[in-house]
Amino acid sequence: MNKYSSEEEFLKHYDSSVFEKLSMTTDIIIFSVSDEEVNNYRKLNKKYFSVLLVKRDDYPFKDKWCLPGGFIKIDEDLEDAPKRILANETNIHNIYLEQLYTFGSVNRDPRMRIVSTSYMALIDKNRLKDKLNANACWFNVEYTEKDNIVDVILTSEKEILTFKIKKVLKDMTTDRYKFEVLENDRLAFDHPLVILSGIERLKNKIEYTDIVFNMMPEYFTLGELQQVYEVILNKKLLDPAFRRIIASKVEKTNKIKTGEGHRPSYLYKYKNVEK
Amino acid sequence: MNKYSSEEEFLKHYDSSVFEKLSMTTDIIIFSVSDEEVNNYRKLNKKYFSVLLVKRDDYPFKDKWCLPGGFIKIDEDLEDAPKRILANETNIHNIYLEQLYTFGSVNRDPRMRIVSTSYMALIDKNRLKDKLNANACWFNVEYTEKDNIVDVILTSEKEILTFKIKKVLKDMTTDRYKFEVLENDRLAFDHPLVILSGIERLKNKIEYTDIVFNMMPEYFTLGELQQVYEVILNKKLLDPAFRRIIASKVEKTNKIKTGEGHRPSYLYKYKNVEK
DNA sequence: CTAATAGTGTCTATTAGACAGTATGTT
DNA sequence: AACATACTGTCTAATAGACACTATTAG
Repeated sequence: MNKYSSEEEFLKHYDSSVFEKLSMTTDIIIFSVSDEEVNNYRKLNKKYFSVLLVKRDDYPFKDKWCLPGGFIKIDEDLEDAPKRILANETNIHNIYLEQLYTFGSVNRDPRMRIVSTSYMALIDKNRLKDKLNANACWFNVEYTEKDNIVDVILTSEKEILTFKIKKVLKDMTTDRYKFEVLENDRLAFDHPLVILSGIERLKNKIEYTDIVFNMMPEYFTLGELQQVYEVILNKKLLDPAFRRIIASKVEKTNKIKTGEGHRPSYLYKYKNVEK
Repeated sequence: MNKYSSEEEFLKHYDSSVFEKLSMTTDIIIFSVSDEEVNNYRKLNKKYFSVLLVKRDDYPFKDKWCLPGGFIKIDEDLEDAPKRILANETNIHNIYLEQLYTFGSVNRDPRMRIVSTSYMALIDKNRLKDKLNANACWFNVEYTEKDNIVDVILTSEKEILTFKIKKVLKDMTTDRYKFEVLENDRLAFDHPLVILSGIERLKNKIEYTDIVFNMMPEYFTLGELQQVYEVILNKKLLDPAFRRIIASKVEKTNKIKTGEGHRPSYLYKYKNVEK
């Protein structure tokens, strides 16, 4: 050992093949919010939060659905890969993106050893009207949890995908539940795990950060904002409490949303307060 | 495309070399708690939280300090690598471990493209008396933050390492501050970033989880526990408030710690309550 | 006795939960 | 007028912050 006299010397002779190399990919879970028309002129549209999936038209997992993703290039920073793919998939830039988790089981890909770093992106769907690639599709997300078993239902206009995951009780040596996929209809790879991780991250962070506003249009009513909180947190909130909490984060405008079959509502916009 | 008739057929002919492969490593930030003797028989020992560093005796970064780590093997699950290294470094098993973040800048390693997934481990130092490898050493951690610049001081019996990181203001497209290393004395790689990420994770999670208890011995006084909270959160806490909050998580025993030059204190142990 | 920490009581300020009530559009 | 939502007032419960006080040991 220490047969080199300097760092330069060492690097010049470094044999990078000592350890067998592997491939890395990135998977991006893109969340947004969607409305569903309700056939009652008085009622508000029902809000969902939704996730963008892509139909695979190649092996492996041909004809199954998966998260947008792709390989990390050898000369590309890790976080530039999801940015590239996101821009490619949606044709827009400046999308909120945060790293989620790195999945690296040996057999998670049937082709070869692939480690994948997942990212979560949040976007206002209206920003990309007609800019979506043909093989991509939004799915509404609904989930229920009982006895540590999570049922997730993904619904698009044409298809319904479901999966079921058991959150195995964590022991003292780790922070995470061990996720065990019990059922998985037509999702590729370990993407049910990624989707559930994303849902839980979003659910947690919505309470102590301002990330929701990345999914909202510039102007919105407090009722709409509350609906978004409710579908993500999966529970009803009380109006006064919600308004109290949100008050410091939004700014009332003089715009008014009318024509809804009931009392009109002021439009608000996000107020970025550096605390 | 679609030249294969089945998944099996496709996999048989799959050429895994289409994308240039890369290497992956893992870095583990191991936190613990240490006392420093105070030369006043009445006073309590001063508590620090501390991190385990390893002196490099090979290139690259020869003679600098780094986090314990190593390469991910091609046939090893991602999270098994830090477990293996941890067991190797400390000679004990069952250590709390959670994934921190995956760092993947193109030039973070001078040898070649290496992506590294960092983990945070928490341990009670007393569990590994005399079991440490010779090249490893505990450093006490102290930090100050002002105007988004964090100064970190790492102190061992023989050495003092310091680094300074600027947290560049986040924009709306990401959750993380961009960390910019302003000064770095003798730490290898991008490990100042990893250490700061670890400190911030620990600081956050100590408030809403029970992870501290992974750093505590089986029996401890509430004063000691409070000291640990204080050094990690970097601020004084009020006794009554602290005891209120912690009350549901600990169990009073009939053991008493005496001989301290002041009123003796009951020993408590962690009470794991499934809520 | 003294210094130092252990541990408790209580007042106040702030925040969260609950519910009832009023306001105002469209059909 | 009826309905559905918008928006507010207020009471109560729970929680957090602050400070003062008592208790108990070694030296």
